[in-house]
Amino acid sequence: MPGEPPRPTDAELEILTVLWSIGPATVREVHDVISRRRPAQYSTVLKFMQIMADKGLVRRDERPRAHIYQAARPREWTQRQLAGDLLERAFSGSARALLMGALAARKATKEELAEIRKLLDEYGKGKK
Amino acid sequence: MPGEPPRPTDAELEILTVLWSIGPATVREVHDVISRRRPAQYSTVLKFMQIMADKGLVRRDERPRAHIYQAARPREWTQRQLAGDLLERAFSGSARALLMGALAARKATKEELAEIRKLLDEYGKGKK
DNA sequence: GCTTTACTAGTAAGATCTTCGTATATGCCA
DNA sequence: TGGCATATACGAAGATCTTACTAGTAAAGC
Repeated sequence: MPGEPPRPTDAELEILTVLWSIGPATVREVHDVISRRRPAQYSTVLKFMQIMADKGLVRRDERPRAHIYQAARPREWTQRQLAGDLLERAFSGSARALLMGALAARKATKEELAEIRKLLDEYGKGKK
Repeated sequence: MPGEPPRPTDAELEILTVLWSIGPATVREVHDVISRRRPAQYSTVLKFMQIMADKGLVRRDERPRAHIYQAARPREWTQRQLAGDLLERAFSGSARALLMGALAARKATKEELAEIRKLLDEYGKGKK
């Protein structure tokens, strides 16, 4: 029985974002992406991915040449966990306050604001 | 020279939320609030608050009888840090995706959706 | 087949986080 | 002023996180 994977740590989340972006991949491929933006040993990335497999954050296909890893949960699922977690712990459940913090941290363009409005329209439609 | 306080850990954030809510307080008062919702030793809370003072997350007034602690930064400032941090690390900077995650995790009422819309109006006004 | 190359697994050190027991200082009051 | 109640400080153990080295193994190439 698998159960829910735990909240990923910072380093684990970085690896998950790579897997979501390039799809199922070997440690080598993940390492290539990460080492392009910061120094990181291959064996460090490998170790993380092994731990993540133990935790159930990634699934691995044990191929003869090199194992293939993929995120155990889709991006949206994990994003929902993370957003929900922070929402409760730091914003007393107020989505408005969370959005305000996000917009204050990173100025949004007019286009993005329009997209958010559209999201609200879609979301409200289901429950009127 | 103080510099920016680091991102609070889970336990530290819990204490900050108490301080934001009740204002400057002694360890005793913070512990009372926390122990009402979960078991926690007084000395554990004390230790956290000492560490937080070292980190610059809280400021303390060393009164003779009992020290008075207060959050070093206002709630909004820290919320902005946390939202911005998660936004970059897990949502590639997309406030829309972050909001979507939050709404998926915790259903919002019609009233809250209206509030969010109002926030967008206010926010957009400044930059049109 | 043998050597080189590339991958996994195991081990471990150091940092940080969480938790708590205990020692020590100090104000308060009888 | 001596003792009690309450505070802070100190020390430390155990869990988790981050990082990296190295040994062993298996595939690929010559």
